[in-house]
Amino acid sequence: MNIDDRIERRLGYDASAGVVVDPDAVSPVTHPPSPTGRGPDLERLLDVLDPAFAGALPPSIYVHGPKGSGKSAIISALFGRLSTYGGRRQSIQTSTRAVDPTLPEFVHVDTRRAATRFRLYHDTLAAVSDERVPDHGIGTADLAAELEATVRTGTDVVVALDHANEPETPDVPTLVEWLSDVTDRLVPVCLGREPPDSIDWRPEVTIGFDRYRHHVLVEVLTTRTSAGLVRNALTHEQIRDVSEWAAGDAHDALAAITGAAWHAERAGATTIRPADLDAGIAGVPKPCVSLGRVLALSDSRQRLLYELVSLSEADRESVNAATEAIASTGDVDLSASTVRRVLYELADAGLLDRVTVERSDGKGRPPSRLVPRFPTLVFKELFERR
DNA sequence: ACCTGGTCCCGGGCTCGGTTTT
DNA sequence: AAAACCGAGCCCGGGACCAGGT
Repeated sequence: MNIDDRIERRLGYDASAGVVVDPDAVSPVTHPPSPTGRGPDLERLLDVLDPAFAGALPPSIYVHGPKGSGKSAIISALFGRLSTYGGRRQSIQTSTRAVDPTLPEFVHVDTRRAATRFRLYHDTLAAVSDERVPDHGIGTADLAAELEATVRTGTDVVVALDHANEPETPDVPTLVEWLSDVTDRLVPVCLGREPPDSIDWRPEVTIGFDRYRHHVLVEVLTTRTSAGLVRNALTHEQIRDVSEWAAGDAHDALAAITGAAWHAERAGATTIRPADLDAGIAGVPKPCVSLGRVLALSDSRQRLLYELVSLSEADRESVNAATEAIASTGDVDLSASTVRRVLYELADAGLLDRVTVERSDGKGRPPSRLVPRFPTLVFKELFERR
C-alpha cells in the first residue's frame, strides 16, 4: 500500500459521510496488490518459480489450502507483478550470462469465469496476445490453434488456474489437460482446496497454505480496514473479535467487516458500533461459500438470488413459494419452471441450503426452506450498487 | 395408492463474431 | 461496401422420471 494509492482513494471521497472509504480495500473478493502476512509462502513460491528467472520452464505446481487462507491473494498479487516483467522483453541484467533470459508470461485465470475449454483458451490468449480475442463466432479449435501459434512464436506461459474443483468449475486434471492439449509450453499452476493426494494429478511441486493464525489475521484485517474504512471505524478489540470468530478465514472476516461497515453507513454512523458488527457477522453464515462464486454467476442467476434474499421469511418457507414469489416480480424475466429449476441447481451447488420443514398438513413429500450459504448482506449491497 | 418435492436431461433458440453473397 | 447467412457457445424451458412422505 503506497502513498499514491492512499491519496488516490481520498480523492473523490466525501469525508463527511459514512464509514467506508474504499470498498475494494475491505472487500472479501478483491485482493490487494501487496498482501500482508504471507511472506514465507511468497518466498517458497519464488523459490519454486526460480527456473523461470533464468529463462527455463518452471515446474508445474499445485497450491492448496482451505478457503480464505490467502492462496488467491498471494498468487494473483505475485502473478500480477510478474506479468509486468514477463513476455518478449529481455528483462534481467546479469554479467554471468551471455544472453539475457526472457521471462515467461505469467497469467492468472479465474476458472469461475473461464469454466469451459473455450473460455480458458479465450482468457489465456487475451492475456498474452496484443490483438483482441473475439467472444463469439469462433470455434474452440481455432482458438486453440491461435493460442498455440502465439506461444510458439513468443514465450512460455505460466498459467495460474484459480478456484479449481469447485461445483461450478472443472476439476484439476481437466484443466491441466485442456492446457496440455494446446502445447506443453503452457505450465499449469493450479489452486484448490483439496489436499494433493486427493486430486488426480501429479504436479512437480505442491505448496500447502494453512489457515491464517489469529495474530496474522488480525494484522491482515488491520491493514485492510485502515485502507478501506475511516480512521478508528473499528477498535482493535473488535478486529480481534472478528478474527476470533472467523477462525483463520480471511474471506469470512472481511465479509463480516464489510457488511458491518455498510450497516453502519446506512444508519448514518461514523464508526462501526457493536450492533453493526453483530449484523455484519450475522450476515455471514457458517460455513460460508465464497462470495466470489456468487458474483461469477450469470446476471440472471444473481438477479434471482437477489430476489430470493429480499423475500420475506414466509415466501422463503418452501421452494415452490419462493419460485412463485420470484417469478411474479417484474424484474425477473424467467419462467416459473426455470426459476424453480435454477433454485434447485443453486442448492445442489451448495450456494443454498435446503432445510426440510416440519409440516402438519401433510400429503406428499415435505417441502424445504431455502437458506443462503453466502454472505447475504454484502451480496445485496454489491448487487444494488453495481 | 397417491401426492408433492426433487433430479436429470436435452432440444431449441438467442447472441454475436466471422464468412459468403449480392 | 452492404447485406444476408452461418455457426460457435451458452442459456432457457420444460418434460420425464425418481424420492420421500401420508
